[in-house]
Amino acid sequence: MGLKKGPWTPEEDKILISYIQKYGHENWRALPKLAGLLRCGKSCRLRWINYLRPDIKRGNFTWEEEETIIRLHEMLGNRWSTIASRLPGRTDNEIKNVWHTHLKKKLKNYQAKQPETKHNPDEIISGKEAESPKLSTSISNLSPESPQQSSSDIYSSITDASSSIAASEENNMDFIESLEYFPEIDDSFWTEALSSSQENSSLQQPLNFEGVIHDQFQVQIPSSTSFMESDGGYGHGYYHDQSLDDGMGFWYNLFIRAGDEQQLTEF
DNA sequence: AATGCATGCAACCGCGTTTTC
DNA sequence: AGAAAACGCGGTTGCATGCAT
Repeated sequence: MGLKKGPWTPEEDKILISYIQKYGHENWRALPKLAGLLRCGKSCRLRWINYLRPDIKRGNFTWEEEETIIRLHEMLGNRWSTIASRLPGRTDNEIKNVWHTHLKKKLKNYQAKQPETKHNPDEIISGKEAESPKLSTSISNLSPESPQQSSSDIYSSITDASSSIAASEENNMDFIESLEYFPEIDDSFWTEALSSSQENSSLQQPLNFEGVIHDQFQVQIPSSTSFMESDGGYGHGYYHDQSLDDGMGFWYNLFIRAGDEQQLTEF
């Protein structure tokens, strides 16, 4: 009753920022009254989370971020907040918008052009390997720094690959829902950082890796988790090579490119 | 230059979940 | 244990801007 709606003014933003900086935001419902804003708590929360937070990342999505969204959407579907939690500085709302206005459209266009690449849903359900390449595998074969490919070419290739699994997404989701995704993992699964001169000198720079290695790690992902792909490729600030399943889970070698170390830490 | 349409994005709404009393 | 309040998520809307005609 009597509360303001619509776009926020700079004055309102100022009031909200200065109040949260002073007192925090323990109770969103009470906040607008205490801060002197004619807004509902929900509106204040949304404005802060999606726009005013100091750690919000502005600007266009990077190649890696778009790749991550596509990969995670392949696995998780429309779980925007879960996807956002793996993209530091990006909000669920922003990711949702990018998906609907940008990435989804690309998939649709490609589907219209190449209907023969669609999966047979029966094969998906029965767990058979599809004929067309899996999205993440196709992405993994692309290099962002490849001199032959412009970033837009690479982008098209990603989205082209994405479309090959789009038709089966619903069926995949049924399967995915039945698994325990992102289980609680003890942080001890990270190994010590391995320098190339240490005991694991057998870790050599993979053929497809471009740039200078900043660090190498070995990581074990429980078998029940389909978070990473089993073949090599670029991820969010890292390159991973082929994995081995020792029965307890898949072992990956992660190679962090110099300059990408901060990105991986955040991820 | 004017108009209509398409696009992108901020914000709203409804509903399910979690927390508090 | 149950009801009410608060929170958080995902779908949707509406407006501003850009682009095509």
